[in-house]
Amino acid sequence: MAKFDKSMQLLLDLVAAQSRVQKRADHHLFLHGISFSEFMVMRALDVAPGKSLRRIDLAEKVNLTASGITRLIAPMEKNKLVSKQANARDARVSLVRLSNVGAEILNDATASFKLATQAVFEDLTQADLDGLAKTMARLK
Amino acid sequence: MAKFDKSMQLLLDLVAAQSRVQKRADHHLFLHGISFSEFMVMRALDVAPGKSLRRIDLAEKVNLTASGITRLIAPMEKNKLVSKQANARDARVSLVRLSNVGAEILNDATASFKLATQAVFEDLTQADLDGLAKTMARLK
DNA sequence: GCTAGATACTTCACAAATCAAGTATATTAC
DNA sequence: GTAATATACTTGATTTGTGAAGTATCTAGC
Repeated sequence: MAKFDKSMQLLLDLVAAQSRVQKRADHHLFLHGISFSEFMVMRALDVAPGKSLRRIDLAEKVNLTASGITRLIAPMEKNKLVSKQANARDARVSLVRLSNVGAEILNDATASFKLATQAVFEDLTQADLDGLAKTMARLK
Repeated sequence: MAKFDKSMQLLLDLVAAQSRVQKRADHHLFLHGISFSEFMVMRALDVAPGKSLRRIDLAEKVNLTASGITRLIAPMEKNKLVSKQANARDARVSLVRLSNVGAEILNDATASFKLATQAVFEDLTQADLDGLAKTMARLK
């Protein structure tokens, strides 16, 4: 029988932990009417130069495909959280830009997200967090 | 503006890491014709007493809902990876049991899963892994 | 024993994301 | 300049999962 070693179990535990964590964050963000994915998009835009990104770059930053972004952005645009902007140099790209309304909602949602984070990491010390951050960065 | 502190970024990184990791595992398991969820189900059954579990317990172990399990199990049953068994004491429950065929496929898939695990944790020391395991267990 | 929940499961309608294929534009090689 | 290829994005079909509602069965309280 193929042996199931510690690191294999760890990988399963990692997936399970993420599932719990994301559910908790989702629950907090729900109060602001946005999903976790939308939050990630808004955050990515907020820190981008000009608060805007090409759809394809956005896709990569939030771990979605281009088509996933198209579908996710459409309602956000309708709700004025983001706006679509053409690119003068390249007519293929349509930039996504975080609107002022979007920035405001992101700001509110960030406060709730912080609460979720605190709950998730409640039992961890600062050293644990630093260690976890380092380890995460080295996962392939 | 609501500040985005280190631990908030860490939570996003955790989600991103899991996304990458699961994609890698999925890719390895695809060779055996099973998904990550199916792998988790088979693994849960394999370590369960009698290689069988109630659907509802299975749901909890693999982080799905009862209805998710119903849908996931149906094709697995058709492909003879698992079998349905009645419970003599309680006519409501239908136990899911790992078949011999299923156990064999799980065994093969486990070898591939091991490769995925090694790739993911390639840059980590044993101490890193132990630390990560401990930390994961304390996430809420 | 009967009634009132509680529990185990399934089914339906829907949401979120994927992939494959299509469109439009840009770039490269000649 | 034109043809071939590559890139950015959208759309249609499908997959995977959820939650709410429905069915069947079990368990408690009386």
